[in-house]
Amino acid sequence: MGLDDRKLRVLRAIVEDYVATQEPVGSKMLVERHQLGVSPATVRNDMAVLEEEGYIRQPHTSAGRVPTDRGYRLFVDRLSRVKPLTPAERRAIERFLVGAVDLDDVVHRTVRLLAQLTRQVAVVQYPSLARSSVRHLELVPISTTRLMLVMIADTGRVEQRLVELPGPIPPDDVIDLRQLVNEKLVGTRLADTPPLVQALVDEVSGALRPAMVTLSTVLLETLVERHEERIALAGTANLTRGGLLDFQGSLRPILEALEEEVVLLKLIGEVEPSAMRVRIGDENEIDNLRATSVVSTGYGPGVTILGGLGVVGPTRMDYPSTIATVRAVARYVGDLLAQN
Amino acid sequence: MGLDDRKLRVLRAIVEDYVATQEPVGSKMLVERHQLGVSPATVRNDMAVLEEEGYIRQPHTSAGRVPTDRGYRLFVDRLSRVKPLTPAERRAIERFLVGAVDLDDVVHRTVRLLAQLTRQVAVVQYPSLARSSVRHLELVPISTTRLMLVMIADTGRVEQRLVELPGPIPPDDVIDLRQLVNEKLVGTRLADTPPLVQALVDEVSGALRPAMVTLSTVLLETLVERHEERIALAGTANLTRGGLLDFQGSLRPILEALEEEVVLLKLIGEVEPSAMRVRIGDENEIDNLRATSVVSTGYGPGVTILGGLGVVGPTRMDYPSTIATVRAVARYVGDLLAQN
DNA sequence: CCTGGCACTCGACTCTAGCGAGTGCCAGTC
DNA sequence: GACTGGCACTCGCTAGAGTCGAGTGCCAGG
Repeated sequence: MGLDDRKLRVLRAIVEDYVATQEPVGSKMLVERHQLGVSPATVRNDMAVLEEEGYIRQPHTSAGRVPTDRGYRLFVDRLSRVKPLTPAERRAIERFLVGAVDLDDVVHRTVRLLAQLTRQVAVVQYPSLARSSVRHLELVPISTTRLMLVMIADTGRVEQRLVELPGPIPPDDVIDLRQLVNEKLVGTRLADTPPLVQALVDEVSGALRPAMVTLSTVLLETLVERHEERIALAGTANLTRGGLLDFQGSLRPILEALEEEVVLLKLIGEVEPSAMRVRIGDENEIDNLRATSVVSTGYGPGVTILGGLGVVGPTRMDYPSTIATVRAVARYVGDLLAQN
Repeated sequence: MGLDDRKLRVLRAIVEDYVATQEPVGSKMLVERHQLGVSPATVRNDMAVLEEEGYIRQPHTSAGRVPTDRGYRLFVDRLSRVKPLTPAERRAIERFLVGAVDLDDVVHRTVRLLAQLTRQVAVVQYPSLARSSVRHLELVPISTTRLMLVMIADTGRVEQRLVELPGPIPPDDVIDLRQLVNEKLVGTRLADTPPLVQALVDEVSGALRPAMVTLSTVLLETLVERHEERIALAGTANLTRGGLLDFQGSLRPILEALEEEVVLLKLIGEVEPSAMRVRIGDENEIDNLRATSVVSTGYGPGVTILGGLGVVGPTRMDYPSTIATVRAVARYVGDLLAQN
């Protein structure tokens, strides 16, 4: 039951018109606005087939057609070409990202930029710790029994954590500890540190040992388990455009989902190397987001992937330009981070 | 034109009922649900006066009355008593905040807790840098011409920033630099650092000077001007409760305002020492928030104030318990930070 | 296989009428 | 003078009826 060429053209026209007008599109409008070279009646027949196949549907008898999730999927996969960015957009990206002074700044600017360009909700993951390497570890004495551990990663991320020592520790020992952990850990990828940390503990004996034991558990906790990923979000106000027609009237579940870091990570974090990922409506595993589409990708210098970024919007979105924008922004950010 | 005691009781009853039911309240309901000891007709006369004075209004002729911003104001100032928290709520606060491992964690937990307890949008400012003191400055060489500057404040905040040096610098010089800046700056409040930084530059001569000049500008920028304040936000999904009746139907302007850090700081940051601040509807300087009320206060150990926190909700909110919750959370957080 | 024609459907909109909560006013009572 | 009961009135809300029109499905003919 193949769809011939014209039927595909019809589907494409329906998607494009619906995205543009936000209203169900009928056969007459369709032949008027696109050069299909056939009569409305013919188009109607095609539409009947498309509907039977599940690509479009009627909101109610005798109204125009609206694409289904499946219809969008086909559109994205086979009927659309990624729209090149306008020079103005390219310039906007460059201007926006130039002048970022540190990682926080880069991430914040990126997420705002993405929200602004796509006019949707933007999500950016900080460079994943697991994929970073240790650049430096610093131990700052807070009191005789407390240290502040600061880890600086090569991606620019800085994580800190308070260490409660089992007993008082002289300043010289702190210096020794610092040197020890730096010697062993600097340069290694965070994902690879656990065995090294273990080895460190085994290696140390004497007065330093108890402190090292506590330090090592904190190291493992901070660097590997907890909190490992961070996320920035922007553009939630964009959910209100389209006046509640999208999202079947309730922003509630979407806002709820967007507040859960875990959910966002699932959304953005599962990166297949440098591929664009488009999840349309029901394809989303997260129930609260079944009414939305998510366009995401990984970013990083060259082919390595440091983290993910993307946007969340109505299924009725302009996929070609959204995809183009997400891709372009990801590239720029990757390049930017490569400079560090 | 004084309001006698009964009129005030009527106003209070109107506010309480309207907050509870979300519907305009009429004279009959009022005498039924509150022991006013008079007839509906009398209450009607009182309501007429209250309306004339601008404390309540009718959405349309022949519907119940609704409090105006002015009415809420009177209610908050003179007619309500702060509701003590339930033991369950106290326990929730303790349980939620115990186990926070660092400042980020404390702030995130606090903001979520506040959103959950008040069922509104919560905003928490990180401890203000201007009110913190320098605990330690660290310089980590990234390359021969680049340093990472890490500043640890006594409030637990950690700020980092990349420093692009004018020329290559030997490792020993980095150590000297580090020692110099730490000697001069550790222990001083950030607000007081600028003259000291200036003095530092003047003091140094020779090979170290150019590096110190760059470093000093970065120090000033990072610590004083830029980025100075950070903010956490949670509970935006709560805006959707009350099904669009609040906020005259559009969340748009509110979501927009909440994304602007500057706006949030204005909201939360202007703390008068340890006082609760309640801004109702039109009293808000920020246009986009004219349809909301903001309850905020400062927090910090003892009487010192490190930052602000608060909630944003519909003018039609339960002021007594919201105020109680915000105050309680602020106290707990203050105590918690005192332990560092 | 495509097309023009035609009957049909059904949501959107308008209009009307009835209901009822709630009011303002007034005359009467304590 | 303050309060009350009674009463006419207002006006938003809802339901039902009627109309309009975009859009469809189907069919017969090219």
